[in-house]
Amino acid sequence: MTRENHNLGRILKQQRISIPLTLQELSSTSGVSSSHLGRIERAERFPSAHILRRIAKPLGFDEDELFTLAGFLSPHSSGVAEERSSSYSGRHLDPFVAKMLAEESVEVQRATLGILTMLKSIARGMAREHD
Amino acid sequence: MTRENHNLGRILKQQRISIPLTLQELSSTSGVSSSHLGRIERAERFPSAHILRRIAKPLGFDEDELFTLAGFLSPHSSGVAEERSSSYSGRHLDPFVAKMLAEESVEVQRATLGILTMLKSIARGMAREHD
DNA sequence: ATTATAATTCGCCAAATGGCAAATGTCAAT
DNA sequence: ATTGACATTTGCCATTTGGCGAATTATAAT
Repeated sequence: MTRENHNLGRILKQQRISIPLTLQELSSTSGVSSSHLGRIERAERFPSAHILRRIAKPLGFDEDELFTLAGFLSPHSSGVAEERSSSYSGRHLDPFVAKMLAEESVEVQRATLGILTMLKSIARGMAREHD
Repeated sequence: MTRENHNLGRILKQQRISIPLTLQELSSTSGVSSSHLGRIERAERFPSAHILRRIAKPLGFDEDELFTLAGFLSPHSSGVAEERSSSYSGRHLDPFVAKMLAEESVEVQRATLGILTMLKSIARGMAREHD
């Protein structure tokens, strides 16, 4: 979008200037073309998540911080604030299962999970037919 | 990018199926066209941050969780069932798989592993018949 | 002032995103 | 088999993104 959060550019430029960096320097440390960076700063372009990610550290931002500023992430609990491992607390992964599964490629791990999901869905269907 | 994290589609589809939702339903609750959703699932398109954000809640993901899966955010703090401390023979357990499996009872976890072992043994047998 | 040099902006283009509508696939009920 | 109701996939197109190189605009240094 050409303009939607027209502050982001300002913020980015502020940060860059205050470091201080030139567009070209930021370009070479981030791998994003300086022309594109310029356009982002003056809000002619809106950075994609990829771009945002690449410029975060060079500018001294946390990734999620920038994402929040960009409106990609809701102003959520970024960073430190929270640690309760959300939703489910009681459950844990059996260490033996974890160890065995970890020997497989991620592909196989995922496929395995997929099979489990399938079986569950089938089971749900069967349960439904019963009543 | 047409394909870069070619697992994301799988994950999204798994999650959608397991809810269960159709593409159209997800489309109407997320406001993303079903055709686009379909292409994302089969990795013909890669979702932008905006899209990802809109489908996160309908699919029961935390926003940052999905962003991490998509590779937009580096696997930061919020890691669920992981521990880089232990063993880990070069291989590691995919965080998403770990998370999903951890929701099951240990019995189911073990049974799942059992099924995988069976399948591997069957596959080995088939491979042998070939020579 | 006049160059030289670095920094920013502009013009143009290739590639990717995402929507809409039509085509195709799937499946149950007649 | 045929129909009808959904679900998914495909074709097509408008819009955006982002890079490259040229033009322009600072910034110095003589």
